[in-house]
Amino acid sequence: MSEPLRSGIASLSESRSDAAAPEATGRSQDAILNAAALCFRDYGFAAASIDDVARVLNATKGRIYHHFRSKTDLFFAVYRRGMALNFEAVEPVFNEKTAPLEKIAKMALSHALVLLAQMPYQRVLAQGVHMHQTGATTAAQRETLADLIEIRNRYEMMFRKAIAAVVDSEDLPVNDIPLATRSFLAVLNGSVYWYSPKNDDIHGEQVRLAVKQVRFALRGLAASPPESVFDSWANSQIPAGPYETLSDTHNKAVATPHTTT
Amino acid sequence: MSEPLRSGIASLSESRSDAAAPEATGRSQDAILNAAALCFRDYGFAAASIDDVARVLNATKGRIYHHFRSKTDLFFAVYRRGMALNFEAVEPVFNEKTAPLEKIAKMALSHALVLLAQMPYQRVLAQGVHMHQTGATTAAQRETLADLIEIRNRYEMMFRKAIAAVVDSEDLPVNDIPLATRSFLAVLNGSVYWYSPKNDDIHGEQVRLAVKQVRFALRGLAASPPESVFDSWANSQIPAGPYETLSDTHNKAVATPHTTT
DNA sequence: TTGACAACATACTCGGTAGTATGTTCCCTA
DNA sequence: TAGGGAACATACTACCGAGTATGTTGTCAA
Repeated sequence: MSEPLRSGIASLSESRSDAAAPEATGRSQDAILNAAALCFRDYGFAAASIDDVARVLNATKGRIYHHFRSKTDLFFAVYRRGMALNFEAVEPVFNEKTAPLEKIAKMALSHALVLLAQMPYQRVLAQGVHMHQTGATTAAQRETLADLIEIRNRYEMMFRKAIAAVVDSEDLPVNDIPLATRSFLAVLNGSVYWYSPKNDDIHGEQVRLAVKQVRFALRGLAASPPESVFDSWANSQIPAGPYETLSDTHNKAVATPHTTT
Repeated sequence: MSEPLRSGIASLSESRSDAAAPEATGRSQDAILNAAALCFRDYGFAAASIDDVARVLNATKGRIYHHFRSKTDLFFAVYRRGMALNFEAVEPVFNEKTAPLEKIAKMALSHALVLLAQMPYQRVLAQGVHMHQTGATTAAQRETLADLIEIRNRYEMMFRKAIAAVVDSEDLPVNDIPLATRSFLAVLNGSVYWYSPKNDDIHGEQVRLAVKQVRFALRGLAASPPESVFDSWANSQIPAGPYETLSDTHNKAVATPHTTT
C-alpha cells in the first residue's frame, strides 16, 4: 500500500550502503537528517555549521561526513526527505477518484497538516526554492538542484491540476490558474514562518488552524467547500516530526560523545 | 504632504552625520543600502559578504564600514528602509476616509505594487522576520531587532484594523481576524519568492499581477470588491527600485575602484 | 583469530570573512 | 594657505568553519 505511490522520487538515502546492514545505517542517517533539519530551520543553510548539526546529535563532524559528502549534499538529502513527506501525505488523496471540489479541499488539508507537523523539513523546502534563484556553487550541484526543483514542480502541478478541475467543474471566475495555485499554496504555507505550538493539545490546535487556512484558500478560488469535508479529519495520522528548540543546546560547550572515564 | 505621514518610523539614516554635508552623505548611504539590498536578496544575510556589497558598489569595505558599524547594522538599515517604503505606500491610503471595502482593496494594491517595485528590500524584510525567531547574536542587536519587529507589527496592524472594519461592515464569515490578516498578506507577499519581470512593459505587467493577487486575497476574506477600485490604478506612481541581477558582477575579480594609471 | 570493513572520533589544514588600524585625497573653513 | 576632518582606500589580523587525513573501536565472516 505504500509501494506504488512513491511516483518518481528517488528513495530517501543515497550513500553507497547497498546491502550490508541497511537498517541500522538508515536509522543513523535519519537521525542526522532530523538534526540537520532543525539546524537549517533555525539558522538557515549558510549560517548553520556542520558542527552545529553534530552538536545536536551529540556527535562529531566525522559521523556526518561519513554519510554525506558535503554540507550541500546533506541539505539536499533533507530537502528530498521533506518532499517525500509531502508526497506521502498528498499524492494518495490526489489519486483518489473523488469530486474535484472535495479533492482539492482534502489535498489542501493534508498539505497544511503535514506542513505543521513537519515544520523543520518544510522550512528547508522554502530555503531550497530560494536557493534556486541565487545559484548553488558547483555545476554538479546545480544539476542536483534542478532535480529537486523539478520534484517541487511536480508537487505544485498536482495542485494546479486539481484546481483546474475545480475551476472547470464549478465554473469559477479564475482565469490565471498558475497564479491562483501559487496564491493558494502561499496561504497554506504561510504558517511556516510564524507558527509555534501554543497549548498542549498540539494536534487539535494544528487541525483547527489548518481548517481555517483551507477555508481562506478555497474562498480565494471562489469555491464554497462542502462543510462535510472538514469533519472526520479531526484525527488524521500525520507522523509527528522533530520539534525541539535548539536555543538550549546551542551554548558553545562542545559535546563530548565518548566520555569513557 | 509627506511630513505628517512618517508616523513613528525613525528617519532612514542613522550614522552621526548631523549637520555637515547631509545631502551628499545621504546619497552615498542610499547607494550602499541599494547594493546591500541586492546582495542580501541574492545571497541572504549570512552568505552575503561585505566585500560582495563593496564589489557591487565598485568600492571597498572601507566605504561601508565608514557608514555602518557592522554587517548587522547595515542589514538593519536596509530593513528600516524597506519598511519605510511600505509605510509610504500604504499609510496614506489607510488614513483616507473611505469605505472599508474600498480602503482594504486600495491598501492591498498599494502593498502588492510596492512589493513588486522594490523587490530586493522586500526580500530583506522577509529575512528579518525569519531572523527574529533564531536570535541575533548580541543583546544590543536583539534590542534593535525587537524595534524592527515592532515596526513590522504596526504595519500588519494597519491591515488587521482595515480587515476588521470590512468584516464588521460587510458582516463577513471570518472569525479569526489575525489569521485572516496573515493569510491575506501571504497571498500578496507570495510574489517575492518567484516574480521576475517577463515582458518589456514591466509596470503594466506588475499592475495586472497585483490586481489578480488582490482579487484572490479579497475573495479569501469572502469580500466582493467593487470593480471600480481596480480601474484608474493603471498608472500608480511607485518609484522604481534597484533591479540589477548580480550574477554578472559576482565573478571573483576584485573591483579596482581607483585605477589611476 | 584474524583481518577486513563499517562507523565513527580526533586532529589537522586552509580559505574566506568580519572587523580594525592606518594611510591618502579632497574640500571647506578659519 | 595651513590644517582639520570627512570620505574613502589599503593592508592587516584573528577567527571560524568546510573539508580531509588519520586514528580507534566494534562486528562479522571465513
